[in-house]
Amino acid sequence: MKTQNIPKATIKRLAVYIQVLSGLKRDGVEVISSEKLARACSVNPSQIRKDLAYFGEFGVRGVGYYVHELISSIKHSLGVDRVWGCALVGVGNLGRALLRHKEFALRGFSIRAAFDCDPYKIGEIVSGLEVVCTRQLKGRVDEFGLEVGIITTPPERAQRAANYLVDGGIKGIVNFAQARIQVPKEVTVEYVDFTHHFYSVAFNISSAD
Amino acid sequence: MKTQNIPKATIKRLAVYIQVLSGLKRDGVEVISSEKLARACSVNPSQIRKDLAYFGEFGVRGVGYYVHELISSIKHSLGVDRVWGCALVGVGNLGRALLRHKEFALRGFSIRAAFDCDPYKIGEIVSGLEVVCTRQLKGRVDEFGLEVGIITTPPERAQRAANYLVDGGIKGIVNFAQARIQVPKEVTVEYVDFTHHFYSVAFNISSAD
DNA sequence: AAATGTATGTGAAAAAATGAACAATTAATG
DNA sequence: CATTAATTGTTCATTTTTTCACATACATTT
Repeated sequence: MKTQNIPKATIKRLAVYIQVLSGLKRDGVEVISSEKLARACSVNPSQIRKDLAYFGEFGVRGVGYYVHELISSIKHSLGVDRVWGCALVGVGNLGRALLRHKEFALRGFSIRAAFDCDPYKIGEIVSGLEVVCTRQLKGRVDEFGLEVGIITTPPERAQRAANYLVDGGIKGIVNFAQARIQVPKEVTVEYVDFTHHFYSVAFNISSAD
Repeated sequence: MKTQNIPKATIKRLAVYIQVLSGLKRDGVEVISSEKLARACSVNPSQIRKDLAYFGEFGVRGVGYYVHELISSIKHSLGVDRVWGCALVGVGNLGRALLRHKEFALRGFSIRAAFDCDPYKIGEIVSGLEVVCTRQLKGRVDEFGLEVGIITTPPERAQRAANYLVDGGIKGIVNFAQARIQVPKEVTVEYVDFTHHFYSVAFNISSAD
């Protein structure tokens, strides 16, 4: 095990491993080798072993990895073996969809508060959660245990949403808005952009001879 | 300009450039240097110039890049300067959200058909589109000009959805389902997984000292 | 308990991506 | 029309990431 700075690509792959391992577990598979797991994930077997080596030794030589145990180990390594409280800012179409999306809670990301600056939306109940004025955000961070911010505003309001989150002491933001945001360097921002995937597919189709 | 195989990371960044450049254009900026654009995108200026160099020479030395022109050039390079017809398979919560999401059409990805295998959903109208039995997919590919598949099924049905798309002659798939799929190598698959971004944020917060 | 087969963990090599540096080119200025 | 200032396109060095190869370790069999 090494305490280097871990590549972002590794984190991304670990998420894939969890996904595939969870599927294997559903199918009753108890042990798997890096080679078979690699095939299912479309990566190189060494890659998997190396990725895991950043965090510890989880396998048994000559045997492989115990599926259930490995899932737990990876989740623990990533810090997702607990529930994270999330604050959503921007109750538009996308925001509503995320509030209703059950998958997040299942994976340990519990949306506990929804904020919007539109007076017509404030007070509305979406998926059992009351929409609150964004100005109230700071005051609810501790009360609701909000740790991660989710921005689902239109692009022009993304920066303001980010400011509210940062001001509230939030240290991690997942930004679904179509805009870059500026935050202090101690705050982590992840940009979610579906269109990039579409562009990638379009490019690949286009450039196939 | 070089005709090498272009890194996936470059494609991803090009999408970011388009996003930021579009914002600049909205704000009336006509010319921008790689340095300023780089700052807005949180990347290195050389990186931008290098990424663009894969596709041509779009700048003017001593001046910079003409914003509007650069957007067009990048879009053309990616093959997204036209409309792509899309088929969505799986009309659940996420599928419905995507069908209602106007952003896709704005960016050139027009969802022209929605498929599901659930008899209760077939015939339903979602966002002006009738839900059709997935078996009908192949027959509608040509008629509707379907080129890109979007999978929004539960994980256990993702592979079947992929099979229908591949069988229909679709060459590019954007997979929102929580499962890996197997397709012939001439078919491009992009996996969309929000949770990866959440994991990344959780990991960063956790490992911050 | 020795031998055998298997699959991990890791160090070294190869490949790829990034960043710095600079020559080339343009516009503006005197 | 030469000079200056600015900024691109591109080469080269550096860093990072990926892949290979093998010693190490475990389980099973004889």
